[in-house]
Amino acid sequence: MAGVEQSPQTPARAKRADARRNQQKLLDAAAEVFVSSGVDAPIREIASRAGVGMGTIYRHFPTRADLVIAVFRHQVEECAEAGPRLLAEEDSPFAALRRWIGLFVDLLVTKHGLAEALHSEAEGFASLHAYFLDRLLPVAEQLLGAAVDAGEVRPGTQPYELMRGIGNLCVGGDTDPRYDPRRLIELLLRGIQAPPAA
Amino acid sequence: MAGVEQSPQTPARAKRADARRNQQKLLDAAAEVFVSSGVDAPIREIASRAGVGMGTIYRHFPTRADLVIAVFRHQVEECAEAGPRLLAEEDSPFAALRRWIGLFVDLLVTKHGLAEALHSEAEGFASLHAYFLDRLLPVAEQLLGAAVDAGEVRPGTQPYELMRGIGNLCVGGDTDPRYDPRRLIELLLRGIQAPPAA
DNA sequence: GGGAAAGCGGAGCGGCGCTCCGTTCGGATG
DNA sequence: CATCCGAACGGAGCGCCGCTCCGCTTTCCC
Repeated sequence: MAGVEQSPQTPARAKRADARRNQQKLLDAAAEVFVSSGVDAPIREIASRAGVGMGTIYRHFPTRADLVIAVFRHQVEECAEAGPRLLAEEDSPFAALRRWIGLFVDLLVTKHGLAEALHSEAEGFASLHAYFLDRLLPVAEQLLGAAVDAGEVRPGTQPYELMRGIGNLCVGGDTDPRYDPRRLIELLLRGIQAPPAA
Repeated sequence: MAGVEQSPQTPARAKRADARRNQQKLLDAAAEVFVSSGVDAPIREIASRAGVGMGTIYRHFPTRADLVIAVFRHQVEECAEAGPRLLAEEDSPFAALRRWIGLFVDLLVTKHGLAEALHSEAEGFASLHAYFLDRLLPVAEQLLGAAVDAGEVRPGTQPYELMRGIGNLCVGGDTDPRYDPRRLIELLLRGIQAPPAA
């Protein structure tokens, strides 16, 4: 989906300079607006903050999800790459899983409204969901599989369901002081742990 | 909020007959539309399905949440009343808690988009959240307290947080076949159970 | 320098929530 | 039954938003 990388000697015509500049301006503006007004801020606001027209924003990012993905791509990549590393560093697969989930939760909770957007069924957000899934589900599967193999987690636990559930729990985690998703996720992790013996 | 009951001999002027009829038509229409188009269907659609103007719908139900509350009031009441009954019927407080949560989940999942609406921060839905809380949180506190007293649940579990978390887990539970909130909630319940001994 | 193609921008359309006010109608009164 | 008045009605209208479309500008290759 919408790759941004370009190899130096591609025969394909390189993107024009102004287009590249505008794309960057849009990414910066969107990042600012997402913080101040959430990920479903009016498109017009982002466009005007970037000093471009609405046509431009839609040309670079056909759906809102494309823009959100582009803005958070770095963080998602970091999170995905942290998975295998934690598996190697930590004492046990379960400890690695727990810490990785912590990173995932930080990502969702820190970004105003990201968790909400991830689950809203509203049209264009579908591909946002898909991107997170494509990138992070394999990592979750790896970590969870290792923890199951080590006998630390009850077999039969569905990675997709777990990830989605954790994402759901993060909704509203940055607004209500009485609600801390991390505590519940810790409880959920207790729930998937295998009983000590048999 | 917005009581509908009226005592027979109230000195206050009784509501006009057509007003009462329209209110009922609106409730019926809203119930139908909520099923087919979700709880955030266009107001115009509900109004026209009921055969009334938009002014009428706003007069009877000033915010969308008021309408949603009115439509689901019966089910919420039933759920609330089931709490103490289950506590008396079931073998243990924890079993009662589990079954009651099952009822709560059914309520959220069966009604298309109710769970989503409950957590959307969008303006008028705040009072929907408040209503559910007012009515159901005390019940949850009672059940949870009993389970803690019986030594079945770890002390320190926050009723509000648990309820909200369960509500969050229900989001999307009626659309994605790979995601069944009930399984995760079962795991969460395992997580709050007290360790067998100390 | 010149011209084609890539890129730009914003007017405009349709859909929505919500308000406001001229019109209608129910029902108490004599 | 005729009268009246305030409760209730309804929908035109406003502002906001997402998204498209097309005439204009800029870039860049020769």
